[in-house]
Amino acid sequence: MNGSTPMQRRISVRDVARQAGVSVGTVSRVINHKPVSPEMSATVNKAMRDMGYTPNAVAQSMRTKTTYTVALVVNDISNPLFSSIAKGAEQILREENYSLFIANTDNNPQREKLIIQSLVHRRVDGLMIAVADETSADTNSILRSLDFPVTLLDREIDLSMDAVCDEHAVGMKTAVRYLFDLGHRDIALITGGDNVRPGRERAAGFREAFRERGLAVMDTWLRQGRLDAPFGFAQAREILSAQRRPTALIAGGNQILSGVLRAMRQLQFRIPNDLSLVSCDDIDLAVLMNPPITVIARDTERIGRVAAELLLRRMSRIIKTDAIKLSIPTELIVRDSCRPVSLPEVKSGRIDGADPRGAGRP
Amino acid sequence: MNGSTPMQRRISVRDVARQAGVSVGTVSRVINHKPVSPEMSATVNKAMRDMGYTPNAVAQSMRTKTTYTVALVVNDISNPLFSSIAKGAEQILREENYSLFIANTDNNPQREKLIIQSLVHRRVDGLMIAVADETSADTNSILRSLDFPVTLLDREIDLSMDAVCDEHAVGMKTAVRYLFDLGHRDIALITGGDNVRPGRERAAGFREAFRERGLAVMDTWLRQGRLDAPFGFAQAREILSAQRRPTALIAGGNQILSGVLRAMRQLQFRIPNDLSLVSCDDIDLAVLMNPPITVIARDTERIGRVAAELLLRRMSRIIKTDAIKLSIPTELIVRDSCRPVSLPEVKSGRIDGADPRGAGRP
DNA sequence: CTGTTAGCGCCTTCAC
DNA sequence: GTGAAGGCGCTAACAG
Repeated sequence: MNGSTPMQRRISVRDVARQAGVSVGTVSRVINHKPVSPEMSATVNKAMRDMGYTPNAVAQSMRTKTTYTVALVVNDISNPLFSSIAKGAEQILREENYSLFIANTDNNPQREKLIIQSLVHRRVDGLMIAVADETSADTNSILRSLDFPVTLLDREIDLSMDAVCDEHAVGMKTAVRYLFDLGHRDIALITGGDNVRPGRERAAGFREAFRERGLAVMDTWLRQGRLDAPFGFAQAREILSAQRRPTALIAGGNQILSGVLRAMRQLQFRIPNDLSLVSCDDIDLAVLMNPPITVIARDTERIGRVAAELLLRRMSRIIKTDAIKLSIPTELIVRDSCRPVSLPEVKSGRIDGADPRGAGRP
Repeated sequence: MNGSTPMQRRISVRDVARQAGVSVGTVSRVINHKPVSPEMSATVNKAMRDMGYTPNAVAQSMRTKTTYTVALVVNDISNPLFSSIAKGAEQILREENYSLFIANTDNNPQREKLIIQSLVHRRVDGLMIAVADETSADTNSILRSLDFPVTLLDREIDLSMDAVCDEHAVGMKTAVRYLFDLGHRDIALITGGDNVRPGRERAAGFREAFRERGLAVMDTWLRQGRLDAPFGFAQAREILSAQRRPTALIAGGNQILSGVLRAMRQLQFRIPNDLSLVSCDDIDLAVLMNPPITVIARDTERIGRVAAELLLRRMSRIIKTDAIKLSIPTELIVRDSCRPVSLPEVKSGRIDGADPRGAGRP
């Protein structure tokens, strides 16, 4: 019964019209809830139900030039961050009868390009995308040339584009301050490169926090590269194997956390005794780890919902405004992965409530 | 520039034909790689490129009655299991120029029904679905009435339907045997209900393993309900708060693990000293937990790939066979979450290498 | 309010 | 090989 010819001969408005003894126009009006006399409406609805009629969305799209379809394009949908976003977005979109395409770029600009082209081919009404590289001129020009609305997910490529971004810099600053207050001075951060907003902002927030206190960041402890687990692993290994080691480490991304934890296990670092740890995103892993990990959290499903709402507004042409930038706040959730630490010796007679134990790892 | 009228007047085959000085038929043939003289092909391709022409997939679908579109319908795309499946499926589908819709049912049969209806409205070419409840007559009849191929994801509702299923029973048996061999006899399992294959099969495998050894399962320790974290939490709490407690617990689902871990933390049970733990699915959480958790693993991305391939074959009408059932094997990955335990006293003089320490928790 | 009609953009016979 | 014409199912004018 499956695998038969594609889309068997189905019932059309014409069939319904004949059955109901009305014109196709009337059937169409009933379908689209346009003014129709009650009795007509009843007859037509009955006919539709009796015949098992379902309007053909393809034909509707053909006529109306609207597909009620939106795409979500991300690096990797199996990243819990993106799958949460997908969930939030789908929820909002479905309420408005939109359907959601998803596609993975694998952080490959070539694939990303192909995917976008397939979306214009399909005539989607809108796009939510976390581009792989904000500095790619190619991607940017393609994006700008699209004739449907685009919402950037935590990316900034251009003033003319809607975006929903997270306050990574603020979050990072809060986290670093928190570590400062615990007495940490030797703090490392592993995060994405400057070509992608989360990495850029986290690094910026990190630097700013140090500046605020008049401290200098150790360049060897600020590692920017990619937001994936292998990068987190490699960098954590390096940092933790060096002669001089930080007392605290911030995993600047949920995938990076996974790499960091692997490295820590391998090198037998214990949390928080040997190293205080802060991560980003309140995923299961962070919550259930032993000890539970302090994180810079954000409501990831909400990102999806907000992005979908923004896109919806834009698609409905209610807003003709210039680009809208929306912010998602972050929140530091303090758990048990950071321990207080004595302050390093200072030359000038600064006052600090240091405990007698030395900093760093024995 | 965004939010303008939907799909601006775009270039059509006619425009290209005029520009290239050929007929629309020829343009169409070029697009579809039908036999065309080389020079014609060149001229047309140039015209298309010059004009920035992209075929309209909606119109193509209208004519060909094929949308090159497939849907993945699951309970919750943010479940790492399903997002992995989505990833695998999307990868395969894209190679064949199919696009993937996703939708969440939230385990709500009502929503599930609405979603399926929206898919027939959209005229998708195929569907991959993990139905919320295999016993729902409503869902089943809807599914059977569809005129496009359906692939069930780890569900069995009917002989006539393609499916890719995991060998949960085998996996569970292996796990229980492993625990038996460690000396455990008091083993609990928390998993989904019988109305959904993973729960049913895991429970069956569990029972079978006991039967194999001529042991009786303690009914109070076989908890079947839902595959979500709250259920896992509630059941684990109950089991672990009771007077008599198991020495080992199997979390029969990745979400259940999360609930179980929460309960264990709350009750201050340590792994594996106070309780040996086995879980399902090799997610980050299990790997990185301290200690790392022994799991019944399966290649989740592969499930998606296999399901997509099966659907593709079915859609291409190459196979007219009756329903195809594909199996995904499971593998027990032994880590450090289970400890050996002395055997309980036995009446008859059975030989067992018991160690002197008593079973259970102090 | 309701019926009639002309396409939306494309593919696919059918003649040539 | 190529051009001309019909129609997929629907909506949006336009008359009535």
